[in-house]
Amino acid sequence: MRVARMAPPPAPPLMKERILQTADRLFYLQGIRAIGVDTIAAEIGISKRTLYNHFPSKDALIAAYLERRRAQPPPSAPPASATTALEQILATFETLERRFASPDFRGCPFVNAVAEVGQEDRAVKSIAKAFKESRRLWFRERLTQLGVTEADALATQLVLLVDGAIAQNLVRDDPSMARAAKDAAKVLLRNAGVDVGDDANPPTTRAKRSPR
Amino acid sequence: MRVARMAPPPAPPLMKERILQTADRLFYLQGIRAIGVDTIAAEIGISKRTLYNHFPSKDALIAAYLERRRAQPPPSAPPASATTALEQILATFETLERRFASPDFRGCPFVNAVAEVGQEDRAVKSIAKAFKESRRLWFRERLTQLGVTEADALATQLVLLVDGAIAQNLVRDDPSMARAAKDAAKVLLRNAGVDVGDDANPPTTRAKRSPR
DNA sequence: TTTTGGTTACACAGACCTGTTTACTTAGGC
DNA sequence: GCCTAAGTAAACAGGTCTGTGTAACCAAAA
Repeated sequence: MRVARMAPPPAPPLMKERILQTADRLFYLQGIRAIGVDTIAAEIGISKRTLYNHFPSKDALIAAYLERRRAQPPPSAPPASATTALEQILATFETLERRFASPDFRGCPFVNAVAEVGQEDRAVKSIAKAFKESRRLWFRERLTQLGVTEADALATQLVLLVDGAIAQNLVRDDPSMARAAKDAAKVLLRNAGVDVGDDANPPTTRAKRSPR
Repeated sequence: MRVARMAPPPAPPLMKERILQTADRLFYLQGIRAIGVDTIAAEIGISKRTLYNHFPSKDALIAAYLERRRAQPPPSAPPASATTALEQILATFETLERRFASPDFRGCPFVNAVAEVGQEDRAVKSIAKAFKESRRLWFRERLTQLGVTEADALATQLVLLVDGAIAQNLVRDDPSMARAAKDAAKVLLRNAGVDVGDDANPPTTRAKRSPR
């Protein structure tokens, strides 16, 4: 655990990041209200006083935790794969399924945070809102690239599917929810004129054989 | 507020229900962890001891709160209207939009409860799971009535849209999320062969004009 | 060497939490 | 008139929480 020693930035910037990393893990996995600042400090091996030297209050730490998550790029951008806009969109749902399968998945940290403290902590709701909108715009950009005229409306529907899958998986522990969302997304995309490939696996097949 | 006085059931059943009603309101609006048993007792005007005579612990009260909500019928069954299966399905999304507009809407109580205490309270997760599955089956029944062959898969997709709209509305305070979900549901229904009426308002119009 | 800045250890305040205990009251049933 | 059941008030136990105050420490910079 040897750390490089220079002049001004020896430990200070590292310490703040270490606190945030630990807070991130504990807040996300166990809940914001379930974790006290003592627990975070003890986990790192620092005194509570040091933690309060870096963050003026627990609320500030919570906001920093969410802000740090918000600033991270969407997880659906693997290095070289998923090149086309359509592939990127569909890769989102595949990434989702992979994350659902992890025992560390605990739902959307922003939705959870709003559910936990969103009524009394305005900053939390504000950051969560910004995050959700950024994801919606991420979809919209790619839909526009695909030539979808109503990209805005469709982007909204896609984020509904994503958040629905996350919520359902949170209570049901069923990663297949991601596949259901992906299948629904394909139908919506096809309906918008996007060629999503072979119709070999339509999520819901015809029934009742309407006119046609 | 005169109550009939017999032998065994004079006030006891009323008291329990009063406690549950108050707990429901406070738990849902402010959060399970945010409300203490003192607050609930004080709100009703009873002593904390009386509350503990009816529920052995706060966890038991939480479970009873969720169980009571679970036992309530789906809100999408108005008296005489919404007769056909399709109308009932679509009415679900309209009811959703109406509830989004209320200042008392705070998301799905079951998802919130799991997010708040689902890691440490197994009963909560179990009840939430049962609730989600019952709603899915509610959709599936009606889809089967409509002759949809893959009713199971489509029912899952519809609950994804419902939960997605709830989650998005929770953080964005945008009731139009319910309309977006309804529009997406219509596309999925039409894709499954259900006649959802005029194509006058397709949620997402063609674009890019693929092969055809 | 002296200063300085971040850190530690530790106690503490003040609040809130769940759950229990004790002693008192009230009111109906026998 | 007595018994029982239920409720009340209020204190309390034992714990956790956020946030602060204080004195000592340690290592690097001057």
